[in-house]
Amino acid sequence: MDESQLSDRQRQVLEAIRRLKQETDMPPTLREIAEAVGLKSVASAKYQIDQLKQMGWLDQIDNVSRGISFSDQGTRHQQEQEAAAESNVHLGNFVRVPLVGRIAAGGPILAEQNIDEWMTLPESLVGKGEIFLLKVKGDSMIDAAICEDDMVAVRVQKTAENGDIVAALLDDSATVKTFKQRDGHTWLLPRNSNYEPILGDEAQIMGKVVAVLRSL
Amino acid sequence: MDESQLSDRQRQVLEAIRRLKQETDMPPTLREIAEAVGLKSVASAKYQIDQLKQMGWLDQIDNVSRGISFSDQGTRHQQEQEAAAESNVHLGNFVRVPLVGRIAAGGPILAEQNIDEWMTLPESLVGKGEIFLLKVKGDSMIDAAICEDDMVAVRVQKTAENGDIVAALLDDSATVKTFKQRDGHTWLLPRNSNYEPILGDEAQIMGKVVAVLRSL
DNA sequence: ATTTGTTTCGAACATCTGTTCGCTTATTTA
DNA sequence: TAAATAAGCGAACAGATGTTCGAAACAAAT
Repeated sequence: MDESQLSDRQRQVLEAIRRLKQETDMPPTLREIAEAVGLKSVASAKYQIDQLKQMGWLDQIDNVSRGISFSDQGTRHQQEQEAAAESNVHLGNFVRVPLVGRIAAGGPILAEQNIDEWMTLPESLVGKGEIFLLKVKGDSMIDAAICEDDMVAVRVQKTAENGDIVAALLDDSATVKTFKQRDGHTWLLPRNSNYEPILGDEAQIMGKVVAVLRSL
Repeated sequence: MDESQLSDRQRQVLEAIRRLKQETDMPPTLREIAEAVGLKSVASAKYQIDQLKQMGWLDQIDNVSRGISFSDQGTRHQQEQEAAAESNVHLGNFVRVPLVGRIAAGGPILAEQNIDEWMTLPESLVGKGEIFLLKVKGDSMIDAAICEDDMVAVRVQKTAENGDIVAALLDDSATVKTFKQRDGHTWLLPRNSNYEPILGDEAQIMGKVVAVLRSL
C-alpha cells in the first residue's frame, strides 16, 4: 500500500475526506466531496471513491448516506498524516470498555443488557481492538497470577494461539483459561494443580486476555 | 443542565446516539435511532430529537442526513458520563499518575527526573490520594499474584497496617513487600518461599499498593 | 491517425433521510 | 368527568444522497 501509486486527484480526495470528517464530525457525502475537490459531477466523485475502494484505501456501505470510512490500511496512513501534522499534541488514547456481567450462550456477548458498567482505560494498557472486561470467578488461574475478583481485559477474537490466556464460553458461563491445541483437540488448562484440564472442543473462544487489573 | 429533568426515553435516546456514533463512526439517522430505542415511527424519533434540541442537549443541521451532534453542553455531559464510567455509585474522576523509574534515597520520590511517563487511570481503580506507579522487579511477591514487570499503583503514606502490601525504600532501591510489625520491629515479608523476610526498621515506607496492572 | 484506457460530465433513477400532518393512546391537570 | 398535554404512530411528501448509464473530453500508446 504505497502512497506513490496514488494520482494527484486521488490524494486530493483522500485529504478532502479526512478534512471534512474532522470539520463536521461525520463522513462527507459524494456531493460534498465533489465540491471540495472541484469535480462538477457527483458521478465523478463516485468514480474516484470506487477506485479508492478497489485499491483498498476506503470502505463504503452501499446505499448508506455518508457511508464512507477509511479502511484499516487507509486509517494507518491517515494517522501517519495526522501524527506528522501535529506531532507534539499527544492526545492520550483511551478506550471505553464495558464490564460484562451475566453471560448468555448463543446471544451476542456484548449485548446491552449484559453490561454492568463502563470503564475508560488507557490504550497503552489494553491495546487496540474490541475490548471488554470480565470479573474473574474462582482461583483456577492462581498460578498465572490471576486471582478471584481480578478484572481481565479481553480482546475479542475467535481463535487463539497455544499458551494464550483466553476467555471462553462453556455451558452458559464464562471462564478464563490457558488455551492449548493438541492431538486435534482444544484444551482449556487451569493454572492450579487442584483443577483438571477441560476439553474445550465445544467451547466458544470469546477473546484473548490482554491485561489484568486488580484493586486492593 | 441537570440530567434529572430528562425522561427515561430521552436518556435512552442520548445514550443510543452516543453508542451508535461510536460504533459506526458517524451520527445515526432518525430511523436508526428509532430502531435502537424501540420506537416504531420515524416521527417519534424526530419528536424526541426536537425535544432534546430545544432543551439544548443536541444540535442538528436541517435537512442534512445524520446531521445530529451533541451541543457544547451535551458534549460536556457526555464527557462527564464517560469520565464517570457510568458506574452506578462512583462518580469517579480520572487520576493522572506518574510511572516512577529510578529511585534515589533521601530525595523526594516524585521528583521530575525520576518520572518516565504518565498514565491516566480511572479513580475507580486506584482510589483517591496521591498515587504513583512502580514497575515490579523480581518475583518475590509471586504468591501474592504480583509478577515481574507488573505495575503497582502506590498511594503515598508513611505508615501501614499489618498485612498491607507496601512499596518501601531500602538501600536506594524500591521494593514491594507485605508489611508486618512484631516485637517492636518492622518486617518486610516476601511472598515467595525462596526469599527470606527482611528487617525493615531502616526502611522508608513510600506507600500502600492499591492496585495491580498487568499488560500481557 | 487510430486505438485504447482513463477521467469527467450530465441526466435520470432508486433509495435513504428528514419533515409534516392528522390521528390515536396514555398521562396529567383542571 | 372533561380538558389539556405528552408521546407515539402511520402515511405521505420533499429533499438529500447513492447509483447507473451513455456520451464526451483527454492522454497515452500503437
